[in-house]
This record gives sequence, C-alpha cells and structure tokens, in this order.
Amino acid sequence: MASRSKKTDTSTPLPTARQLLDWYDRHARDLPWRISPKARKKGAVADPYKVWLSEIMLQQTTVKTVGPYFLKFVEMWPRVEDLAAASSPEVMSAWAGLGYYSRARNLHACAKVVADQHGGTFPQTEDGLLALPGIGPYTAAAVASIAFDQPAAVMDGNVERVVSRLFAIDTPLPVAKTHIKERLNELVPQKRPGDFAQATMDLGATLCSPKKPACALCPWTEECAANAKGIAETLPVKPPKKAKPTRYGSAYWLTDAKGHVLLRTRPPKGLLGGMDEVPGSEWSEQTTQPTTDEAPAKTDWQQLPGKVTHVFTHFALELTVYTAQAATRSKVEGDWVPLDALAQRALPTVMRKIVAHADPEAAKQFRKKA
DNA sequence: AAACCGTGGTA
DNA sequence: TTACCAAGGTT
Repeated sequence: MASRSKKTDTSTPLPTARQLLDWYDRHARDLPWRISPKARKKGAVADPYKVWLSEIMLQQTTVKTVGPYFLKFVEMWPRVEDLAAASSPEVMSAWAGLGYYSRARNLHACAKVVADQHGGTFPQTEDGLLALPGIGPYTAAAVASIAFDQPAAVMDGNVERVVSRLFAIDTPLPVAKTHIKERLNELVPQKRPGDFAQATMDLGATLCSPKKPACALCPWTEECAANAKGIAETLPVKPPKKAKPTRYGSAYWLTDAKGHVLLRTRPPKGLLGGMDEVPGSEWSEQTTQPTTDEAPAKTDWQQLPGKVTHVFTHFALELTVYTAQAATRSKVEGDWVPLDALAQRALPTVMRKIVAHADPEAAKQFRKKA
C-alpha cells in the first residue's frame, strides 16, 4: 500500500519548523522578557524567573497590557527570592488592574515554593514545573522550552489557531485540542525549540490572526491546508458562548472626619479574591430597589446619581453608590484609608470605578504615569 | 467536564 | 453597541 493517499498527494506540502524559524529570525517581536533570536545565537540565555513571570502575566492577557506590569514587577522584585519575600498585600497591589487575581496569589505561592524548596531555581522539566501553583500544561511547556531549551509542545490559543488552519482541522474546540497537539508535536524541532514556540505564537498574534489573516505573508502559505481550501478565516471552530446576565448591587463610600475612607479585604478565594473593596451589598440578578440595608453603618446615606457599570468574565455588574460621613470610627469592620494612599491598595478596576464615581479628585492618583 | 475567574482593545 | 478575544489554570 502507498505510504500517502492520493488525497494527501494532491494536497499541500508538509510544513517544516525551519520555514517558521527563518521567518522568526527576520520578524520576531521585540518584547521586554524576550531574548532576540540574534542575541540567542550569540549565547544569551533567558532568565527562567522572567520567562515564568511573563508567562503567568500573559495568560489570557495581551502583550500591550502586560508590558508595564512586567517592568514594574522586575524592578520591584528582580529575583524570585525577592518576590517570595514580599508581602501578600504588596503583590496584590502591584497586580491590581491586571485581572484574574488567582494568578497573583498563585504567583506569590509559586515564588515561595521555588525559593524555599528549590533553592531559588526553577525545575527544568515540564513535569517539575507542572507541580507548581499556577502552572498548567501551557505554562509548563512554555517555560521548559523558552528557558530550558526542552522540545516541549507549547500550545496556546495562537498555536491552536495556527495548527488547526495548517492542517485544516475542522473539529470544534475543545475536542480538537488532542488532535492539534499531535500535529504540533510532529513539528517541534530538537534545535531551537524555545524560538519555535515563540515563533508559532508570534505568527498567530500577527499574520495568522483570528480575522483577516495575512496568508500572503505567511512562511507556511504554501503548506497551509486551510488556505488552500479558502477556509482559513473559519478555523478553528469554537463552541457558542453563553449569555452574560447582569447583576445589581450597591456600594457604600464611607468617610470619617479626617477624610479617610473605609475599605475591606475580600475573602482569599473566588471573584476578586484577596483584593480590597469598597464595602458593598450582595450582587443579585434581581433588579430590586437599591438599599442601604447592607451598609457598614447606620447613618445618613446619600444616593449618588448615575451608576457604576463593569463587565466581568461571566456577568455584568450595575452598582448604585451611596456616600456618608461616619460620626464615629467605632463598630465598623475594615480599614480607614487616607484618600491619597488609595493607589497603594489592591483595588481592582471595578473598585477604582467606584472611587472615581464617589470622589473624582481621589481617583486622579490611579491615572497611569508616563 | 463545564463553570468560574478580569480587563482592555478592536471591529 | 454588541461581540469577540488575548502567551490559561483551577475545581
């Protein structure tokens, strides 16, 4: 029997890692955490701590958003031991605004494990990395290949798109992931596996984009089965998304005679876990009348005009904001925080929106500095 | 295994 | 405006 079917023979040539690496040598993005292909050939090696830190930050987060956070973290904590020695509020505050706050909790936990149980050195194998908090299949493979030159199959959303198109895999995600990873494994080179991983992600982030891919510029344009069939833009096939409900609630901006404001720290797990908050009511899907029944003090609350709206991953939120001056500091839970110290707190974006609504002057400190 | 978990940019 | 999506992990 013939080794290749007639259908395959009339299809596209097999793609090679060499084609992609040649493209990467000319078009690699210049990123703060990256060793350029040129520097790498001269012997420069990546710092595993920076590779790991960047990969955690980049989970479901754009390169543009991560940039300033990465630079700030590296400046504040240049080595994994420094991060391990930081306090939890410091780390959560530095992460504030980046989202998916379990990443920050796991980041800190992982730094402590590496510092305390691994002598400050990251494990060099996928399995070793996988055992650390916050490191899943993607990140384990990424750190193993980029920092330690292991030929691991690094599969993220970009790579799923690139490979599903390259081989015209039209099985819907997530079922297709197994098949995609098999095909990816066949492509991973023994030489420069870290550059190959970064190259596939660069390709997906630039040319092989979700919409309007620039197939004419792609190093695999001749090899791409989806391009040959004219169906590149339709791949990968994704399941429909669920509808996003709206929840409603109230937030209570309570200041004292010195102009300090009452903040609380949320429970360590769940939504915005471990972050600070302006005290608030439960968030209900029922559009009940806004109330001060759940406020931190019985006092003369004033309802502010307008609403604060925010969209989370799986629901939208609409908040009514009340303000009041506390007669006394007694009998309230939480911390009284000076208004000029809010930027030092771990306030997620939705809470910064509440600050801006209740006290626009106090919110000015949140503006990004150039 | 499906749900949960943020945010900002883009079309 | 709505919808989609970005270097996913945990439970």
